[in-house]
Amino acid sequence: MPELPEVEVTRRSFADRIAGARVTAVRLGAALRWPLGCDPETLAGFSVGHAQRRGKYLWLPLERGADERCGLLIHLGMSGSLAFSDAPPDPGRHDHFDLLTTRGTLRLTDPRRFGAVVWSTSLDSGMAAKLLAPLGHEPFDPALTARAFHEALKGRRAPVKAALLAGDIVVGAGNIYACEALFAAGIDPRTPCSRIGPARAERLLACVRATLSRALELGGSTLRDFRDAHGMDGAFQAEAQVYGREGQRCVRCGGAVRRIVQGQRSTFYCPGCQRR
DNA sequence: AGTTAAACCTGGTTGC
DNA sequence: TGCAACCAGGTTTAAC
Repeated sequence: MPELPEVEVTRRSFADRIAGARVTAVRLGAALRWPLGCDPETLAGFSVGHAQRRGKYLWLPLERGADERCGLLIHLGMSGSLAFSDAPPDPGRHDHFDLLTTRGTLRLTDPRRFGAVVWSTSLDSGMAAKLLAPLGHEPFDPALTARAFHEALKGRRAPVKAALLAGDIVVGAGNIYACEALFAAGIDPRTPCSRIGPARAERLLACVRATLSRALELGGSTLRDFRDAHGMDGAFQAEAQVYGREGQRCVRCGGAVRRIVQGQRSTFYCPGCQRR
């Protein structure tokens, strides 16, 4: 579920409220993708800082006293969502992590358990550093110029959609937004990266950005189970031009939207509007 | 090196 | 109705 917009919407929905809270306890449910990496009891007494986002990860800084710092790196996986509330109900079978604080409980619900909460001493060290190391630019980072984007694509033979999903050039676009951005850019998802010239690279980057910001405005996409930490649905899915629309009319040319499989993931595109 | 497949899980939908 | 097969927003790891 959660691509960059959903993760960012989630972050915004609780960051201000949890900042300054003190951790009172941690409850662990079933195992997630990785173990927490510390004794949960040791987190009590830390105060929570302002949640940050890097790619599809959230970073919750923790601090005790002047110089004792660490934090939790959170990933929502495929089906995860966070809720921050005063008195959450008893944990259900998919509630795998609770951070109890003086301002409320941050709860990770994740049926498929591809998500994770990982303790790390800082963003630049330990497990967090290891997980974040392969990530490419933030999509809205001005340092990611059209030229830099083109240079990164140039040397690759992989299909352009695979390169977007890989996230080692630019992070944030998952399966939905990669499909949508490629449609907006008029580029066939199977096109080898090396065949994309400077002009199309520039257009694609602009479309990735436009797609992600539009999704952010709409509060993300809710396909099955995404909610922000207030329990709000996203609305982007109603605007999807190709994702999930196999066999339906292309909104631009009226032709049929097609579904193919690339790297074990569904790709939706319009053969009429998207060219190699 | 670079691409592809398998793996981690559960649940919903589809089709026989 | 039951059950098998397939599908799902992500990412790492192992295998060609």
